[in-house]
Amino acid sequence: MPVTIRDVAEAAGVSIATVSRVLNNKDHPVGAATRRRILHTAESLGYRPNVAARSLRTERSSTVGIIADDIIGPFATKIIRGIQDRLKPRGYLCVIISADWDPEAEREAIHDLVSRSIDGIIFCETWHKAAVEMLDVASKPYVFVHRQFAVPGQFSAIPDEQFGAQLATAHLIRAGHRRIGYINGPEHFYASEVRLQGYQFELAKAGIPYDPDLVARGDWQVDGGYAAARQLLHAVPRLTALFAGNDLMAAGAIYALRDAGLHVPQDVAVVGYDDREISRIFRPALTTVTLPCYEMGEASAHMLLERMAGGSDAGEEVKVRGQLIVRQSCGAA
Amino acid sequence: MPVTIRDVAEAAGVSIATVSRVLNNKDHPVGAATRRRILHTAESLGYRPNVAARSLRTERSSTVGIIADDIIGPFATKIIRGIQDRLKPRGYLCVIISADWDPEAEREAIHDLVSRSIDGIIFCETWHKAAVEMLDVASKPYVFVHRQFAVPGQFSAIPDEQFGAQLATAHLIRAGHRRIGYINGPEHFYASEVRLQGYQFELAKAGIPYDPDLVARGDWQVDGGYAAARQLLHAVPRLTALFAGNDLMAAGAIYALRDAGLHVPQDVAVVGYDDREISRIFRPALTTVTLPCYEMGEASAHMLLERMAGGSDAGEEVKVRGQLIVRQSCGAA
DNA sequence: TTTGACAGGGAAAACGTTTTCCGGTAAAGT
DNA sequence: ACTTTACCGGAAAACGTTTTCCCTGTCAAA
Repeated sequence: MPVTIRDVAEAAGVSIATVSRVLNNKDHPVGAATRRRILHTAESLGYRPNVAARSLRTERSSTVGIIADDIIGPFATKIIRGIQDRLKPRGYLCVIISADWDPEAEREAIHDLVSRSIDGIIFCETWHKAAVEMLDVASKPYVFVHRQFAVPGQFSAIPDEQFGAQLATAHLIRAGHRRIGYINGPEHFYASEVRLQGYQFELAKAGIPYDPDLVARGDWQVDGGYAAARQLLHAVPRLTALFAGNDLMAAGAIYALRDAGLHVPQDVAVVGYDDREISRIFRPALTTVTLPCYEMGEASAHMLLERMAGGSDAGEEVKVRGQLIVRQSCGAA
Repeated sequence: MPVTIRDVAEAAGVSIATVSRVLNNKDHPVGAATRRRILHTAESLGYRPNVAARSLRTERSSTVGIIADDIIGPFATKIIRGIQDRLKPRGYLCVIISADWDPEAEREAIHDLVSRSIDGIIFCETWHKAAVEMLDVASKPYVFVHRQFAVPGQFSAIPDEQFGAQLATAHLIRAGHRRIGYINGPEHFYASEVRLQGYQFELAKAGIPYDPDLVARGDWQVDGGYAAARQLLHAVPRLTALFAGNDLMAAGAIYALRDAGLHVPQDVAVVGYDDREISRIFRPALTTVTLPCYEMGEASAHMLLERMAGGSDAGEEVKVRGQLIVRQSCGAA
């Protein structure tokens, strides 16, 4: 029922080889007249190449796989959207698989993708050594996004966490604050430590001595932010600003401040991180630093395209910068 | 490099035809001994059938397409996750395309999918007549999810909006409220009207006369909820409860109540709809009705599986029921 | 004994491409 | 006037499956 390359060839009075050459514009020369004729008949017949047949022959499918642990979740979809928007104009479609933090599922996913002769894989916020090794043997290109590696050599697009933390801290300093608390994320999170470094860096730059009493740990959640803010308030009652490691903890912190009879931003300025949806809805609307998910997705797609085109094998770590979104909670709007 | 069916055949000392028959367990009889032998060698060789080759021959690919207008957005990902979880155990992978409310992009997406010989398509929260007609001619099965049709005959999984609204309203009535405001969504939204019907239905059931002054329109957003609540407060100052058409408007309504010096839930009880993330984070945490996205995804996947298996052609509209999540804003926790 | 019927298996076609050869023709170089 | 070269195009192989058609026994029914 669908129109094949043979139909086009017959209608144009040429061989299928010529049609194929024209449609994929190979370097093999084809007369201008026949080329036009073929292009025209292909168009008018509505010819669409059968991707399965093409894949069978060429080992490539114009399809890339995205493996994420869970496509639900605040960041994954935005990342994926960035990937798609970058890949689609190049003719690639994406098959997306959730692996649920299960290494075995991830291996299975890779198998499924390879058996579909996909052209590359993007690991979205996930990584398992054994799984990736399979790809090396299958010699399929792959890149990571929103995943930090201790050793260089991997292709990975990650946010510039330190820069973001500097943005937030600098903004508070610029507004005149000097006793600025920081609510960190849990230990062993890359984002936790690097955001702390950004905070410290900017403090030092402004000549404000670092006070460990002004740093507390949360759990990325609202309740953790609440508890951390209470702790900070207890240790340094006169703090005037709070930088929370993410928006959820910022919300929790504001609840804690409120329960302590303090007003935000009049008494204490608060800045969050991530620019989650809540930061727009919240009252006061949260000043925050964006986690550039979409852009990271784009960056990773770009890297994959280069690798698929046979670019350099030297892994590179692309850091994407977010920006400060000034709303109400910092008192500077 | 990858192991083919031919390798398995040679290793097992049979023809490729027999291998294929065993691996796809066709009804063509094969001796128990050879069957075991083939199974074993295929396993030990790590044979994975080449999906492209199979598709070329069989016109099917164990892949389904999902077309959504935007995978970012509060509901789409959950729906997709439900679809995937239902489809994966059956061996299907999903390629997901964003069409951005552009009919032309949707047509293009369908082309791309069909040329990849996908086995079926799920339209996620979208529908364009011209696009779908293409599928009829390609005779590919398709279903819809979270999309309401005025005429029957389409396969579609949708939420039971009336039931959900009844749940919310009944809960407020049960708590003793009689002057219950309703903040509706914009006109011409199926969800708006049907949720209103559920509200009215439950009122009537309790013998509470319907008062149009207790119904206002919002725009699904926080600000619209705020304005609508102000309007209701003005018209019926003594209302004791508010049912908002979604969580965002519920949040806006609470802001309005607060600005009017009222406490939630002590003075006015509030119930939302959708169970967005904000409803957990908000203070007071929002009592709300879940929009059963994941389950709708599952239901649509189930329908697609049936259609792909050649089930009945009589379209059916599956209504999936959400549930009431009681938190703090209704005062009944 | 003959005749099916059926179990068990193989050879080969077919799916729709891409790509490697190869064969012409015409223009250009000796 | 001959080779060389470039240009244009076709025939056919190959990719890895599935599936149709066929063959050979074996066994039970007639």
